[in-house]
Parts: sequence; structure tokens; C-alpha cells
Amino acid sequence: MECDLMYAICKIGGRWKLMILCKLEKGKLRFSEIKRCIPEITERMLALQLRELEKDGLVKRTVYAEVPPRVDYELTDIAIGLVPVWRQLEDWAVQHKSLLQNDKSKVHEIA
Amino acid sequence: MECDLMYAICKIGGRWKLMILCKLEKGKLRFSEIKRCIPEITERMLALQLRELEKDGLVKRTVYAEVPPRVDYELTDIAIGLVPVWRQLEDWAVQHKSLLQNDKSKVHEIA
DNA sequence: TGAGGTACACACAAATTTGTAAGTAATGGG
DNA sequence: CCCATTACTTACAAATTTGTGTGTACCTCA
Repeated sequence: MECDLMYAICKIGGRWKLMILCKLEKGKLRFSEIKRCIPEITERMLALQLRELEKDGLVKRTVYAEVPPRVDYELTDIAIGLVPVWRQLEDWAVQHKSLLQNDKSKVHEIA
Repeated sequence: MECDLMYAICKIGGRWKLMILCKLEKGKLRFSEIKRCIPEITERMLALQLRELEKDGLVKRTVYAEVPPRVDYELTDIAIGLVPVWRQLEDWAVQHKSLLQNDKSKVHEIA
């Protein structure tokens, strides 16, 4: 079956999932901290995506019995295996952007 | 700006995009050939995703003046830069699957 | 007494993505 | 004359994803 790729895409294909995971790369973060790292995401989306990531074994959730509540999230071992993926994607994005830049300057020259 | 990752996700985050790209890794394919490689995709979706990939410079479309029409698609240089990404995702998927397998067998033992 | 902080859940609405079915253009073959 | 082939397009419907706004529990500190 060639579907390994599809399988992976299902796990991390959510709009925010890789983003969330990569914010956790440097260590545990609480809900509100992740939120602050990714201002465009709504609380609802963050909660939903975190729940899926947890279900799929990509993040570990820890609840502390405190008031006000405290919860933190961290990468699991298998999620750490994805670090090279977002690294490469970031590098690739930079390349792609600079390519567009060049195309634009060319157009500019000609026009 | 940390948004390189988001940028990349926008380009390849479509449900079928990476899948389509990876089918093109071995060389040009025509529309119907891609379709045959990915039976779950509808023609409409394939057409839409291909158009976006083309717009973003990830595939090159070539139309031949024949009847019935012939069109083929191939990876651009920048898209080739994504090869390691799907390679890693495939490997990762295999790991993730076998992890689930282990968890299941454990549950089975205990239960 | 009452406001404040945290990590959500919930109902509802809006937006985006996807599927379905049918149609098109052009030409070669029966 | 009609059908088959290919790579789509278009209109419409259904499904999925997201956003918005409000609510909640619980304790602490002023």
C-alpha cells in the first residue's frame, strides 16, 4: 500500500498541527502560551487541534491540580521524529519565497 | 517572522497536494494517469489541486495540440526540493503505525 | 463580596472544501 | 451518423472546518 503518505497527512494535515508541534519543540508549553505564540489561532481551534494531536499520540497533556487550572503540553517521542519535517519545510519555504522574489524583479525589469 | 512554516503549509497543505507531487516524482504523468494512481480523488479535485500547484510553481503543465487532448504534468525544480519531505513523512508514518500496533498488542495482553 | 485568572465546552453561524452529475470540444473510426 | 476518447468545466448539494460569543468551575487576593 502506498498510503503511508496519506496516513501521515491525516495525522498532521490540520491547518495548525505542524505549527503547534513546532512551537513545542523547545519544551513544554501551557495552553495560553501556545496561544500567545500563534496569535491567529482561536482558542477553540487550539483546543480541537490539541485534542486530536493528543489522541494520535503526538502530544502529551499534563493537568496540574491547581487553581486557576494549569495544563501543559509537550511532544511525544514519535512527534520528535517530525522535527526534520518542519525544518525542511521552513527551509523550503524560504527558497520558494526568494524564487517568487526573483520572478517579481524580472517582471519589473521587463515591464 | 516565524511564518515560513505557515507559508509552506499553505502551498502544500491541500489534502491531495503532497500525494500528487509524490506521484510525479518518477516523471511526467498525464491527468488520467495521476487519476489512476490516486483512485480516491475525484476529477474535480484533481483538476483544482493541479491548478493550484501550477499557480504556485510546483508543477509544470504541458498541453499538446492533439485530439483527444493530451496534457501532462511534471515537477518543477522547486517541487523537487520537497522530495525529502514526503520521504520523511512516509518513514514517519511507518513508525507511527508500528507504534499503534505495539500499543494494541499491549492492551490485548493486559485485557 | 467580588473581580480575576485558566483552560477549556457549547451552541450557533459562516466559510471553505469536497462530492455528484452532467456537459463540452474536436476528431478518428465503424 | 454516431460513438469513443481526454481533460477538463460548471452548477448545485452536502459535508467539513472554522469563527463568535458566552458560560463554567474553582480558588485567591484585594
